[in-house]
Amino acid sequence: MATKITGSLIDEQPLKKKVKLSARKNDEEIPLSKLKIKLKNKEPQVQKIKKENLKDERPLNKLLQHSEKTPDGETETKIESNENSLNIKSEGDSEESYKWWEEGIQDGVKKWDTLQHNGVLFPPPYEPLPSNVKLIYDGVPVTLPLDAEEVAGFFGVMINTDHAKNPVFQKNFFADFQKVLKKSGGVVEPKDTKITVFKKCDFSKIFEYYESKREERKQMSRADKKKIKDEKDKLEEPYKYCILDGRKEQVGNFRVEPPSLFRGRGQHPKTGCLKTRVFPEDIILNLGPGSPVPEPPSGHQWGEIRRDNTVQWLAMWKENIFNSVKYVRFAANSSLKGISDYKKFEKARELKIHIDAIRDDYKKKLYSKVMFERQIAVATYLIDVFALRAGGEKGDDEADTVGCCSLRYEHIELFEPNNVTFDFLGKDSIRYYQKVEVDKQVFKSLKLFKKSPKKKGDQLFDRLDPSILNKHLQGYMPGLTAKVFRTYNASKTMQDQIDAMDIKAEEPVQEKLLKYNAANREVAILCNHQKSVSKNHETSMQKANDKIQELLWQKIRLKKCLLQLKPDLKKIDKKFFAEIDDFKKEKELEVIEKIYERDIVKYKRKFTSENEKRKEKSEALLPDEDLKEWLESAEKSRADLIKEVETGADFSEEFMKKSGDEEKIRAKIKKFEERIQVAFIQLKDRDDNSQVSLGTSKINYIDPRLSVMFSKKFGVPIERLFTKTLRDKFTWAIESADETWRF
DNA sequence: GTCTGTACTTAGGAAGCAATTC
DNA sequence: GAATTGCTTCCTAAGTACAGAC
Repeated sequence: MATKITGSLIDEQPLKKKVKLSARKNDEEIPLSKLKIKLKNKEPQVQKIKKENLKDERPLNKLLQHSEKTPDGETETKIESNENSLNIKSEGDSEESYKWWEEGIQDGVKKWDTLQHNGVLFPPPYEPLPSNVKLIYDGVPVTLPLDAEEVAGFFGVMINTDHAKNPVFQKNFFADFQKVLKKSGGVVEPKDTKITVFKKCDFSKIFEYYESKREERKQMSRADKKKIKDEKDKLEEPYKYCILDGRKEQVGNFRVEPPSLFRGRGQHPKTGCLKTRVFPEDIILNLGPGSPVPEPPSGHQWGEIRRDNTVQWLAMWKENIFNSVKYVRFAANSSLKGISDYKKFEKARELKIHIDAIRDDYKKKLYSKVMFERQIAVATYLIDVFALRAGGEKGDDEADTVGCCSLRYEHIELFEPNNVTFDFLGKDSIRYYQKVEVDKQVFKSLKLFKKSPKKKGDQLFDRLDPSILNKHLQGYMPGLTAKVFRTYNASKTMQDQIDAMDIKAEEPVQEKLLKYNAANREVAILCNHQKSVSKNHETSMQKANDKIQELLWQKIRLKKCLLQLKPDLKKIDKKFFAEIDDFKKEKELEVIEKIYERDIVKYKRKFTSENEKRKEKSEALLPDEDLKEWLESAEKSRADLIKEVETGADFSEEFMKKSGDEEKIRAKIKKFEERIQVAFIQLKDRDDNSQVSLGTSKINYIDPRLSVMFSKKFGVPIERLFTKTLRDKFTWAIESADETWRF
């Protein structure tokens, strides 16, 4: 094993050498939370029975199990069966009352003892197009075999999207379409038509057909929509729940993914490929020992029945594009998911104890003469400070995205003395672009990692991959991996933000929320959670701004009105009336103009829609004079307001009467002030959030107990921080943290 | 040590829905 | 009551992590 010297560094060989870890065993006590949660180390009782007989001897409808409150208050679960499926009823809401966080957590390989469920819900079969709707090829309508027609439909329905305009998407779609067409016997009519050129395909009729169907659905009456929804709910009901260790728990994605065209993100080489239909024969069901096997759809068989209680999935199948596995799992509010989540955050809290030592160690190793150690140190630094992901190697059939270990020469630019620009596509092809200042020794090292003969396309960390890095990290702390740093730093950031908050009890909840969101935003920015700016963001901002101006103007008007009533007030309270002069005449005219424009649009729209209604009912239409009258009234009101401004507020008797006495006017002014404040807050929040996605960090990275603590400490209802789904997912946190809880 | 397969978490966009505005 | 808008949920893609085979 030759050791080269590069610069002043000992250069062992890239990625091939043994890794000597600075083994630092967990010599510290780990104080888990003050919760009643204990980690029980249970002996694994793994029972795996694979490839069992697909037919179950016991018919489903023979199985009857009942759930009743036992004398000591325990709930037993009731399983009844109707003709088709297990009827999972849980009397006494056992799924809600099971508080695993008060019970002590099992920490073995075994995930459960018993598991019963009804399998998966398949997508409906393909519904053929009406005979008059066809793909047009080279100007001629063609009849396709149903399998090919379905694939043409997948493309046809989306011709107005960016995907369908993407040449890679088109190429992949067309190749798969041709395969299906060939396999299903080729064009039916005109018989000898060969579909060979994508550009000659005209999908517009198919598109129009699906658009009309969509419109039809939209136009459906409320009652019809409800009927359809109820039918759908009824169909899904048996699959929504399972029985896990005797308790009713929700299943997450019980629907088998329907066939479609693969929509890869970013520049994905496989985008547009056909994702084929999944059949029962493709599906492996995972059930508890002795649990009855759900009936497969008639004429079909399940691919396999497995009884593996070391895993958390209920069903799986392999998809055709990457041959990767898709799983049906428990829902986010299930006990198993909750326990995983809890463990994740506790692991991140454990890092708190080790972080100082880890930082000391990697700072020291930044000076190591051994290239491998130096790379480990820099990578750990980047993961810790900039919350980069681990960055696993990717294949040619995937989008070219990177994380820390897979960063390449071209992804960083160095500027003396110690500035670095990161520019690369991360997960989901989201751009990571940051100009940052780094530790001087990190800068030196990065320069070294880029040193010739390294060139564009070469790995920056040529001695590392996530597995090597994680092995090293586990020397610091058991179970420490790159992703733990993201959770740790995200939650730590949130804790620090909350600590630094200056919130007064009497502040409006809306303002407290704004501060919470601002803290959440810090975390999201750290994790680079982005979203695309919605198309109408700018107009919506403009609108909100106009609204605020109008409210301000109305407030000013009331103040003027107050002065007209009691002119002496101006001398008594100069400050109160000062803003009258701040709101300039031009601004007032602008507001008046906006109101006028809005009224015009409103009246015109009202006139059109009213007449459309009348037309439908065959009633006499409104005469044009009506519209004219309305428009004139808008013009008159504009003229009056302009006059009011020009003459320096001489309010009509009618207006003065309507405004009421001093007390009333003051009350109205106060109301306007409140409305303006709220509108301002909301506008700012919305604008700040336009490109940052807060949800991802709230769902995955910020310890939910921090939000619960915030809620209790500052008196903000938890409903304002967590949606219903999130409250279900984080019940364990809501019920276990108080206002003193700390990450 | 490397490759592959499996199992799990994390992610943004689309679709659905409810609140708000007109 | 309809249209619009913004928030929530759903969907499934895209990551991380690690065990086991070679």
